[in-house]
Amino acid sequence: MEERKKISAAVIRRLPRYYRYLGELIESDVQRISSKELSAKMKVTASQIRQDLNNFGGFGQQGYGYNVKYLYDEIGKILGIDREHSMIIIGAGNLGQAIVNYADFAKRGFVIKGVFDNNPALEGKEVRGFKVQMMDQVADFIKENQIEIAALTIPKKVAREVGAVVVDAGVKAIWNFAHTDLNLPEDIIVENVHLSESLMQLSYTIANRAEGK
Amino acid sequence: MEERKKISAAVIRRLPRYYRYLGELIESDVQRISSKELSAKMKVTASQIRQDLNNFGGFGQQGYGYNVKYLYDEIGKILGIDREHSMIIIGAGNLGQAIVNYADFAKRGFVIKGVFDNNPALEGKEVRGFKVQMMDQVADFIKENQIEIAALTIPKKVAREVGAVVVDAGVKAIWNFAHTDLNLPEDIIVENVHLSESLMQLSYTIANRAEGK
DNA sequence: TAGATTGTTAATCGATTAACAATC
DNA sequence: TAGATTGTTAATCGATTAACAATC
Repeated sequence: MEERKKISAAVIRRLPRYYRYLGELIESDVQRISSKELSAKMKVTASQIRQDLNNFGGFGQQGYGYNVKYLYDEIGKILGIDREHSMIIIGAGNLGQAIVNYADFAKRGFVIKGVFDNNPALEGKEVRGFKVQMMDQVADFIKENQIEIAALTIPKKVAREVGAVVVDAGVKAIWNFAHTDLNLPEDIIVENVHLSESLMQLSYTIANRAEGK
Repeated sequence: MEERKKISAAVIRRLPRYYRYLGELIESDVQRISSKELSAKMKVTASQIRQDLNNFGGFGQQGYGYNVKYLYDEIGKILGIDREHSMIIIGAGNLGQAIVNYADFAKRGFVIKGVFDNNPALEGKEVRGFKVQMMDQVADFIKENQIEIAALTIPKKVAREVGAVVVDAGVKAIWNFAHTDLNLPEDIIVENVHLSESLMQLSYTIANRAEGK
């Protein structure tokens, strides 16, 4: 807990991608890699890779490069996926179910503990072994199970209210899929996935790519 | 087609958010807004708002501010959502179904024309009125219906292959939900939604927020 | 007109790239 | 040892913020 230097959002956004590429190298039995080789694969500069990594420490060795498995594990630690994070899903529609069913999250330490919805017709319905619970139980559930993360896969009109409820009950972080900003206290971590905005960015590029290139 | 000045990705990422806030203002019957007021709502600087907008033209009026409806429409045009974009969904799992069922995309001009999967068990299954079609029909379908965008909600191991097929058949853009990079020709537009990376960024912040703040 | 607020230039800040000494 | 490649400093580039003249 020495270094208090602020890591930029741009660096943090790139870390999971490094992690993914290193994971693929491990699967291909590659033991070591230089920043130059990795930069060619990932289409970023070698300089950026080295700068990014050296925000967190010196993981390589001059004349050798980086040990793939070691670097992979270290980035995993930096990302905090070397330990478990308890998570609930609020909103048992298709999107919520997609997340529950996506096994890879568990592999990264994100352990789903429960699934909630406010639709009585869904009560008790099973999603990958989880019985859908009603929203009036969510606060107690969060407290009893020390839930860290709530994924909100719910319509925007209820998102703020639900956000307030889960924060009150003690979640540290919200993974927000609702198409709205939540306006929660500063100490609550919010990661937004705004699909409609992603699609509009795509659309922008289509509309404006008639460039000479 | 005069101005050839390159717009940065940071600006483009912000445009849909401006658009969303302006849409909410319209719903609240707000007619005009200054960059200062908007900056307070959105928690960005007024300077940034004016700079961003002036990349595309002068939409405001000194001493008055911006006409909300006018600015909303103009940003819509910039984003290319003033016209229709034909889209297909490849992968009829929960995530694919979630997208098909999300009506707001249609409201923004993204018109879904078909849903595809390679699982014979799903053939003919209806998702919001669309019969799931098999992958051997996708190339013809793209050509006949002039599909612009293919959303890939499929596992990463088949993503590249499917990406190549739809690009060959003529799509201009891919909305990629598979956890991999696609490595397509430069002129193909790819917008990635990597949910596991989003979750890792969240996890990073949890792990590293023990800051003084 | 006076006040408000834009559009835009200038200043600052931060991120990326380049360069190279350190060192394996 | 010589060659390779890192870690890190310096240079460049770009994005954000501040300032203010133009103007509604």
